[in-house]
Amino acid sequence: MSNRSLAPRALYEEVAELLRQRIFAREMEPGTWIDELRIAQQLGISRTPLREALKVLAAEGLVTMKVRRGAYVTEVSEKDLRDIYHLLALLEADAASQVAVCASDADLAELLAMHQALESTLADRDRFFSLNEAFHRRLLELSDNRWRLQMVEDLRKVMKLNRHHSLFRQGRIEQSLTEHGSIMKALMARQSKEVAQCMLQHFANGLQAAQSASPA
Amino acid sequence: MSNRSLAPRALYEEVAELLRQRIFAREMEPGTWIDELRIAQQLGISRTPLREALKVLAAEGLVTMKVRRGAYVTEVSEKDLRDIYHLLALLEADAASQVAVCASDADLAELLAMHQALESTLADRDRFFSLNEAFHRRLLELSDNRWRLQMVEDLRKVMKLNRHHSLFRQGRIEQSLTEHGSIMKALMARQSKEVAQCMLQHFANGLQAAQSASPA
DNA sequence: ATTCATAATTATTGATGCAAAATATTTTAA
DNA sequence: TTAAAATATTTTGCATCAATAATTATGAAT
Repeated sequence: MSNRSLAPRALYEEVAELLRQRIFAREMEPGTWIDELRIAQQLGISRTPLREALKVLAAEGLVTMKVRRGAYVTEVSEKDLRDIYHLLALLEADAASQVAVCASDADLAELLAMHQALESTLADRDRFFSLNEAFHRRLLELSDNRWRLQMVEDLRKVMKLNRHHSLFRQGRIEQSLTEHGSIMKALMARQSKEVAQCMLQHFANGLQAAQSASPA
Repeated sequence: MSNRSLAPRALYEEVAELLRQRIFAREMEPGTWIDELRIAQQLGISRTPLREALKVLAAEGLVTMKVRRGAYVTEVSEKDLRDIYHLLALLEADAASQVAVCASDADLAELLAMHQALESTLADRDRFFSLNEAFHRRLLELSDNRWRLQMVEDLRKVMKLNRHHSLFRQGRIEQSLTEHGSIMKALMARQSKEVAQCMLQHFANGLQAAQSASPA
């Protein structure tokens, strides 16, 4: 189909990634049933790798399997969103405090560079989200716990299901940048308690922004 | 095969559960390759549901998929074990502190009953582990965050891969009971900070016990 | 007219078959 | 005797096929 040379992934992995994109782009809305036959024909593949891809997405939480009724795009309630933000805050705050203690100066310099790149993307919304994700991801990688990395990545995927995830109210991006600044400052000062506190606050504010975007 | 009436699970779910049991019982040791054809023939099923079951187990972390090389039982290093204990401590301490605040008196009474049942199983090792797991699980359920529950369950499964998980040194069960006592006491007193601290200590001690069982 | 039952259609779930890829084995040459 | 190449075997990965379960539609009876 496309690139088999660079990353020799199995077809079901490719399909899983494609479905993720479609779900995040809201081409497949939460709650809707996933028509295996339709998608398989659309992609020109058989249903076997598609079904395996759906199992993977189900494990990530992006789709929900119902016995003898197929797969549905997971619906994320307001409570789910709060619960997920709570866990992300807990896990990333912990990761950050570990990084504050263990990371090398070069690692911190890299994070600082990413933070500074982030500061120069106020205009481009999509680029901001992408760089922001990269920053958080790098921090997680530096904290050196593959299980936590996996969990956070899965939670972030589910978080993206929320309609108001990227529809932040005016000024949220600026506020978010300020919070990142505090995180970086505490990191450079190697203050693990402080950086954990900043990260918790960062997520608390993020949740509020995501919730204030939704009227109900 | 067996019970389809009570819980109408799909075949791949049944197979996944069966493989979990085999892995925990160390009938399939970490690092070993999983022969699809062999297992499928052994169970009298085709490879399709087996492969789907393996995808599920891979998502849980129990098996590791290698491209074009099939599935292997995940190997858990000492560092993995530390990392997993760290996360379990973090997540369960957080859950416990929430329960201390939000749970009803009836819920706490139920936990107390489970704790007391635990105290009367000093002799029966297997029963202790089973009741212990039930206690932790109930606490998680009461903390009312399905994403955290899922994560903890997955982590606990991987933890069980460790050889020395149930081979605790002499006196660990008694010590564990004492720690549960502290947790219960703090819970009944609704002291969320205190209960989180007790839980962290409980896991720190648990890790030490698991590690002291392994020489290297 | 409404409800229940039966039939038909549709979709999921499981089995089988085939092709490509990787590993192991054997043979040949240096 | 050892190493390299070619062949054979094993195994994964994908496609197709069959069967089972569920839903919907249609018809009959009250």
